[in-house]
Amino acid sequence: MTSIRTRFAPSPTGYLHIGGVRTALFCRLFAKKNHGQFILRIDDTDQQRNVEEALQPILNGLRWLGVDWDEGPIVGGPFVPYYQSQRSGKYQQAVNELLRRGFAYRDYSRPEEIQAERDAATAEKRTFVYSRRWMAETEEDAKRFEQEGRAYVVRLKTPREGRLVLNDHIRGQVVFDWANEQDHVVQRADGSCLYHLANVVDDQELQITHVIRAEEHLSNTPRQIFIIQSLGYNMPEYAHLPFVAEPGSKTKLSKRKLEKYLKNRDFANLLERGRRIAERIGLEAKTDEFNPVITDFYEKIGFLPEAVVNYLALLGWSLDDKSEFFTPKELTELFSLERVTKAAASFDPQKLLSFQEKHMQTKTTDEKYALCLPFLQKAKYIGGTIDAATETLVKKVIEAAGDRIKLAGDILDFDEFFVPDDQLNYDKAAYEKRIANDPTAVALLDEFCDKLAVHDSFDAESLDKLLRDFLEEKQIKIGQIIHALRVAVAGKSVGVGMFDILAILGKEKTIRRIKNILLLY
RNA sequence: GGCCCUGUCGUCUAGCCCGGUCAGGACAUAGGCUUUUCAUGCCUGUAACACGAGUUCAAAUCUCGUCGGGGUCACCA
Repeated sequence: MTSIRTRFAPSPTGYLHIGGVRTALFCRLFAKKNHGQFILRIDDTDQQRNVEEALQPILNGLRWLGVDWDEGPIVGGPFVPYYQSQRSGKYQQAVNELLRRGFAYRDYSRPEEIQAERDAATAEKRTFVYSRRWMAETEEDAKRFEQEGRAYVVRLKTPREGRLVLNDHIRGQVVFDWANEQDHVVQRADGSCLYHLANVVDDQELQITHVIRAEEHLSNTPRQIFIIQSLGYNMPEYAHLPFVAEPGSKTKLSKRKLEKYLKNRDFANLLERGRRIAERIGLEAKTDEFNPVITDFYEKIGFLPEAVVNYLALLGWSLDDKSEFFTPKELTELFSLERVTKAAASFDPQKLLSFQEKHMQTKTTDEKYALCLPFLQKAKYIGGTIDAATETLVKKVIEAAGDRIKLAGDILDFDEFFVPDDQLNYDKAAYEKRIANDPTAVALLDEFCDKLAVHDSFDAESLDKLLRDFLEEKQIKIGQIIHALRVAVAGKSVGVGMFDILAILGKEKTIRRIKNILLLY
């Protein structure tokens, strides 16, 4: 039995669409589940420039998500080159063969003549079928047309009767009438070949057994099958995936409709969250490249690739009625085309975030440290070289923050541990409420500060006890002082546990920050 | 418009093939508990078979029709 081979064939567009990456993921999952190969082929054209540059974000995104390819750019393989632009010789051979076998013909019509026929059909409300008036079946025909100053394109000689029955792995049986198919052009007048032909030829050459692609290609399938059959190629299996739709709609997700998606609250929140992180690490977040429709976005702000993969896998596939959390390894063991759904699935930023949280919770402190460190460095909260003390500090913050760090970039929310005391930023509202308008609290803070000054073991537990004793002595409730204390040492009213803050800051910084507040007051 | 695909809570989905469940789970949402804040965690609630016929003792499930949503109709990929 021959090995299962699937492929993902992106155009070098300069970005990796989140829907595209889901298709690539399913291709790879299916191949790996069946111990086959996943191939990456680049569908560029001769005219495209800067292919390498435009390819970079795509390769990078796939690699980041662990959608690694067995053959293709960089890694090579037995069927090099994996670039369509470098394979044109094969296409010319295929066109010649099609012509020779009589499954294609040279067409000498002019574009406006075809258009006129098309318009006429539309006016009469009937399906357009080319009259083949300028079809050259003999050399004499060709000569005559050429004398009229015409040039030819090569068209498929599509059957005008009968039907095609396609057994799609996801759609089931789909029937097309050949009469509805056009005589599609496969080669232009300048000799370059069109996508559908190139696609089929490459799939044959690369021995692709399963064509797994998005639903939008379903109606293109008959013409491709016609080429396959005409050339006597091996027929691949087909699986047309539902596409990833806009949040709250069934329309295909598109990079260009960012403005529209921003009206969706969850989508806007996700982007906003990303922008906050991007700004702090000095990343240009204004361009349309910084966009949740593009895979890069998630990498830049500290998503976990396995969380994105988990979410994407569940967007159109399910194992059963309750399992949702999967590692990439589990997915390759459990994936099957049979359980792919048929209807388009809307992209839901909140559910993605929820997967991110769940996956982040499985990470150890050391793992989170490795994830968060680059963000702290880019934001210049810590230097490029890390000494032991800094590493300890960051790890303590990560442990104290716990589940509050959902994205690696969220570490930047805990800037109070990394800035010098005199640069601590005080949240205005919190300062007003807890310090400026609460003299009682400030007075208590002053008193408690004296206790801290003579307290030597600065661990969370003993600090907790110290405060409790203070409360008892003063006969007050914890709320009467703790909010002021939090704002004094952290500058904000939200964050990690109070005693963790004090312990991490240490005696010296804690007291200095309280004194700063008392001075300000 | 033609052709093709598709329709279960707001969202992702299980169930459909092989009729019988209070139509299940997750995210979101509402309320509660835990609590020094925020977050986590735990408990509870609200919420769906697009519509109409038919078959049947019984329909989300089978049949027909209607309506809705989407894709595609290039000398783009």
